[in-house]
Amino acid sequence: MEGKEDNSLGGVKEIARRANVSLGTVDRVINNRAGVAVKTRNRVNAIIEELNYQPNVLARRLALTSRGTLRVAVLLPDISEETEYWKAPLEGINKADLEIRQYGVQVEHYFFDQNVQSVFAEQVNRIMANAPDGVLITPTFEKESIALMKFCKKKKIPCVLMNSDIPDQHRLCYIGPELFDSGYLSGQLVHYCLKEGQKAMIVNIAREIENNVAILRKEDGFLAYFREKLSQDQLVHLNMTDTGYASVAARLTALLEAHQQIGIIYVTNSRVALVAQWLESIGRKDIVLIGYDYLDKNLDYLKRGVIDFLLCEKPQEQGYRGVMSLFQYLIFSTTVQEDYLIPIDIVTSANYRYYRN
Amino acid sequence: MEGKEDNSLGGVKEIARRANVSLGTVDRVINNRAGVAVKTRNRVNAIIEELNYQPNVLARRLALTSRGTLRVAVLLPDISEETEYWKAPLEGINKADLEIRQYGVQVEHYFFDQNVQSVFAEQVNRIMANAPDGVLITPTFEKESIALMKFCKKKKIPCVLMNSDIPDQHRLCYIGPELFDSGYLSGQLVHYCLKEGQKAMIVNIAREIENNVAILRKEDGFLAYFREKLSQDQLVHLNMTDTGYASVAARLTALLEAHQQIGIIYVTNSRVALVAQWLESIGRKDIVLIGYDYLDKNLDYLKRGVIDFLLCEKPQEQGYRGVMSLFQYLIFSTTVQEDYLIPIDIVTSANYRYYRN
DNA sequence: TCTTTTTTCGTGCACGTGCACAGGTTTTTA
DNA sequence: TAAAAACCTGTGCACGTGCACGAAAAAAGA
Repeated sequence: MEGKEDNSLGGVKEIARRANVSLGTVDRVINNRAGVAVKTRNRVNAIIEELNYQPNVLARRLALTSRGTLRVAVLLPDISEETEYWKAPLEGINKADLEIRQYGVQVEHYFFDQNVQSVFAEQVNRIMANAPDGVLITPTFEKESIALMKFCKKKKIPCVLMNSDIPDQHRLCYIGPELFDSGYLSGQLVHYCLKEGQKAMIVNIAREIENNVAILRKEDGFLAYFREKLSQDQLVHLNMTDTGYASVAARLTALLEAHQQIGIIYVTNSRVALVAQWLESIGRKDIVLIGYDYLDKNLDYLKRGVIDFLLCEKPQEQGYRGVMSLFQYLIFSTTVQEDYLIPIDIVTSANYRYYRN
Repeated sequence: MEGKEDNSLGGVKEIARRANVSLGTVDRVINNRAGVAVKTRNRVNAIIEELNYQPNVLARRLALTSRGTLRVAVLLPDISEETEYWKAPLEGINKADLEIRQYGVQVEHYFFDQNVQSVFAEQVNRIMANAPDGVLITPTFEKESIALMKFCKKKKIPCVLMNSDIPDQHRLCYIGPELFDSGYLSGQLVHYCLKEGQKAMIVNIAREIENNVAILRKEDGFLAYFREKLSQDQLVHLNMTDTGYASVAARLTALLEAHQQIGIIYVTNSRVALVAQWLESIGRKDIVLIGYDYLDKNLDYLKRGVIDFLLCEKPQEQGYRGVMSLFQYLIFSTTVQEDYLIPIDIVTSANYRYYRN
């Protein structure tokens, strides 16, 4: 039971005592600061090894409190009725903000309209001008995002990406889902639910489909599953850049007329509620509906059995972890930090009550 | 942008200055200690409210370091080849242990054999004799668990339950799944996958089925779904108290002979691997198989397409949160603490890579 | 050898909180 | 009215670490 020497006891003081030097010297060795003889440094390092010394993070941050606050810039889409999704990451970010504020880290918000690229560029410039200590962004527009990442690299500012990734640039980490497998999983669900002789439909609803990385990746994954396990002619495609309900309903009605065997609809984003509204209006609860995101509107349809499956990627946790990983890095100097691939969760009317967003 | 007054600045010192009292007095008010005039107390409390004061946890724990270490007793089943499941909670517990050790909290382990009630009782007695500062248990045997909970109540020791619950006793919180809905969700999955004219089968494999709260609750939920949405005669029951493979295979073979329309099998615990082994041996990958737990053995079958769905309840997180909630309570005196119902996750071959246990 | 520069090291304060102890004030008792 | 008791409040140290400042020692220059 007793076993090895307990590591937790003895801090800097014990090291100083054993090495027969002062606290200041030990401190210099630990923090790799100059001004200590090589011989002394080695001796102290040996004792640090021997004691398996782990600095007390509480005391460390407490001591640093006097040094002033660190600023973390957060860039994400603003929240409209249409893009309610982004409320969740923001909540996670705010939660983290509250937790780390007293440790001398504060979060600065920058918002942009997902439909206006110039605003995004403008906000990127503002961030660069303000030179924060850390950056968290959702890289909706690739060009400006890369510019910001290059800037961060030069200034040695840690940069975290969220929600979708730009892999080949220099960044601290990516926090978000593996979108291809998200689509692939949808294909699998469709396969399980598909009855004899039925067809499935994939629906993209977004103003800009060709530039939307998220939608494209999910579709890739979905199609990959169909190629592997099903037949292409069991699938009907539909792209809609007009996101108004009337337009959506009209297109869907026409398509259902043409393909009466459709038994399953897969919507590649949170606009699944539009389809649900339409399905309910025409009284076709029997059609299996799969979509995205744990939003109030979607949950309503889920509870009522109109939507059958919601795929969710913990947007709140994404925001929270994004900020916290910067916090970890800045405060505790945690150098090693892998990308964090968020689980792809399946939510139905039977388990939504326990889901943590 | 400036808006309201920033809450983070100013701690006890600022309160003392505004109330025109000393630090000691403020401290007494905050910690509800005696020896301060009612008038003064009210004045200080008002200022605390006004400043929205939040104590600095770093400093708080740092100050308490001198006070000595707290001991947390953990009681859970030991890990055999048959009960590999319990490795995960233990990992979570150990992870928490490492994190909180330097804050002066240490974890003491107590193990028992799930098949031997007397050992459980014995360990409960050992815990009571050692009088720890906190207790975390998996209440496999109800009678002894209640005895321990009563002891804790008398001694004011916080007691956390994990994995399954005993609701009506005095306890700090429960951390685990809502088992009824877990079974209900399985029913729903079966419904989605059931093809025309097929039957489903529910299989319980455990030495003691009638005393196993977890299995019974899941079965309740599953049957509830069938009553609501399907027909009872689409369901075949099977209970097996002999957990050896040969015996399982024999029973299953016989039953499949009798009910050839069986298209889906639901196993109510992690023994689903036994059924998978059998299915693979008879070459019936077409039968949909649903079971429990993110274990290596089960994952193998999942990847190969023998098992189709695994329901998982984050056992590692359960252990982690169990210890951490005690830590929170003991160190930060977080009085309000709800039960934590773990999400019921659906894992398939398409998303298992991203699952966090 | 003495002064100047550089290197190396020790000391003291700060961070925000908990707690023991002592000093002070009011109320009770003799 | 003085002494004793009860009550209230202020002061100082500790927790472990980071950093500034200055002192001591060593090295370089004259």
